[in-house]
Amino acid sequence: MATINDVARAAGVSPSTVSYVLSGRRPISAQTRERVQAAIAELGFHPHAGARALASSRTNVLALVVPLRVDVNVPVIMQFATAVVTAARTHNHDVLLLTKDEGTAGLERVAHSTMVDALIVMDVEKDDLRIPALRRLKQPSVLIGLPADPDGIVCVDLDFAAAARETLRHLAGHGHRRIALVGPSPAVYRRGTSYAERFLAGFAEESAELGLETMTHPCEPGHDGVRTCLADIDAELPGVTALVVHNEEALRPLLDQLRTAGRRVPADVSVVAVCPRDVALAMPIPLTSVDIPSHDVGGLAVETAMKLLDGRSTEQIRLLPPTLVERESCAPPRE
Amino acid sequence: MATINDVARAAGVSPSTVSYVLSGRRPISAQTRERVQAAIAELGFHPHAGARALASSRTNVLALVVPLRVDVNVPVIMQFATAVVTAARTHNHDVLLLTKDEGTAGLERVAHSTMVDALIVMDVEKDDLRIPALRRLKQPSVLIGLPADPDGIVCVDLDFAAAARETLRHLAGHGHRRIALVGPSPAVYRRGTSYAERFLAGFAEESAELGLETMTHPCEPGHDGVRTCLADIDAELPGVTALVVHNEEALRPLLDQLRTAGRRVPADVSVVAVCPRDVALAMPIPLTSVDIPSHDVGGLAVETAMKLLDGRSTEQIRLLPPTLVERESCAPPRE
DNA sequence: TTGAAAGCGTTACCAT
DNA sequence: ATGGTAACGCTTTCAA
Repeated sequence: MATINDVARAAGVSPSTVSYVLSGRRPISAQTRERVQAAIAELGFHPHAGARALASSRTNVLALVVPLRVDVNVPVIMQFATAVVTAARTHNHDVLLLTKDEGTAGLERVAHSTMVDALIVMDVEKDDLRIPALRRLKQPSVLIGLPADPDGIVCVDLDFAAAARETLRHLAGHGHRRIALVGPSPAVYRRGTSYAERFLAGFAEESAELGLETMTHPCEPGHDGVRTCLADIDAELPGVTALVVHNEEALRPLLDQLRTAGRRVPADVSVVAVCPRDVALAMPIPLTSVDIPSHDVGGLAVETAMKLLDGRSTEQIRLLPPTLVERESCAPPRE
Repeated sequence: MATINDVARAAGVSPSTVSYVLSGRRPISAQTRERVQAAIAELGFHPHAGARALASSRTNVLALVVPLRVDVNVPVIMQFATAVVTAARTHNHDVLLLTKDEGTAGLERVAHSTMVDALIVMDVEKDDLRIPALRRLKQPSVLIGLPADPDGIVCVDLDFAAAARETLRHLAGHGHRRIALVGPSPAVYRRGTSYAERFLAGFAEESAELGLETMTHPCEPGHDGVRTCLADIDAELPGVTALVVHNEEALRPLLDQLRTAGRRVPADVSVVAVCPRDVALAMPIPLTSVDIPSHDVGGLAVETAMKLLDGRSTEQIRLLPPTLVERESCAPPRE
């Protein structure tokens, strides 16, 4: 493998000059630049990442921590991960993939051994034990989600409270007054993944503000969970005309069971989902939904990490405004 | 940050001794080892990854290339990725995540800059352009899949041909004679992802051997695709009693449409799926299926990469035997 | 605009 | 069983 010294010799310049041609950190005459670049091409020179990291204290690698437990949201996580990788590449960075199950130890390992310049952490819980650990690292980190005490750490996410409000306003605008929320599984609430609570809060507020009759109900995974959930809703809020579903996994069985029960969407009951666009589109009826913009959030996370690395300033919490997209699962309630 | 020299000084030994304590590459007296370990703990020493890579020509990082196009199989890919990360960690390696869309350039970039020790490549196509590039790298690589000319590169995968045979034997054992295969989307065949063809080949062979009446039909994504596919099957092979579904995405709509048409599973028609276990279980009826063992394949890929790095010998092609799991979607055909 | 040379923190070879 | 010390390949300060 050719080294920077080989290149320097071939181009008749000093190694530092080659380095500067590569980094652009100081002016180089057009002549020399060309000679150097020719030598680089001819020798097939590629800088050694380890040597660079050692000399510059920069790895050009980002750590991305994904939840391993194949919870509810595999496709979202995957979308997110690819978004992060793609965005990182536009900033000349690579991505080291860590799983959440390594916990604090994993973060400390890659940070202390200087494998990465910054960390991006998904699936953050309300009182996530990893947060105090992240604070202690010399590398900056960006969280996806919103822990109870985000002090000193930058967070990005979809504004789930606003999403809930938007959803209710949309349904109320169509004339709905009795609306039920099918929430994530109890496990999600228990785990304290804050998006669930933020959505709930927005839902409650807007419901009060608009004077709606609403209720909320978590939904266990699987067909039975959905069955129970629907039964409870009918018992507690009879004559409900619209369902807000913030539970990707429940979406399918829920639609199935509505159909089986002879309740047509949207003729008999309207449905608004909170999920990625493609999930909404993959349903038997294209669902009106608030999109979860994994791609944007991922891009924003990387963008933010880059700012931190450059010492540029950043908002500490950045919540993306939701967009509700009308499709075919919403209609005015029947008279 | 403490360096190995700091540790050496604190422990009253030479830096090389500290290094050897860490690597275990030469015998160390219990005494010294303890003193060194104490010093390491006290100073919170963590070896610098870049420095290590520079001195040892080993990064302890594996590259994993995943398809970015959110094709059919997002959950499988995710399962696979987490399996690779988990397995890599047990060998003290980390995983750098690359996306397929970077193509050959991405592979060369991480390999030439010595960011990784080996590469694991998913979603390999029959005449994948990346393969000649991989051959030229000094790092070894392991493919998931089976290209047309795997010469010089190690491949691991599920034995899809055997999976097809197993499936047909199972159905024939139940007394089925007229069986249709619902295959992947035409796009998959076009792309030349070899697993589709291997399954097809096994299906044809075993069908002939058992003297069955079979047909095969690719299946476009979406509800319409499934509808068309089912209609074609009924036209071409009337009285079909069993369906083999090698198309995760089609599974749901297919079951829906059978039910809508009043054909009950398994009373009226048996269904065997080829998909990950959890997908089979998530269906309204737990499906008899040949599991796609992402976890095992991922683990095997890493294991194989480690062998190559250690200079241990390896089979060039390793196809995992399929397991068919009986669940509730298979029964003898109606009289 | 360019060069020289001192690190960066390990490893591994050569000694003892 | 342990120590000394060249590498490893690059960046960056200091000089010119």
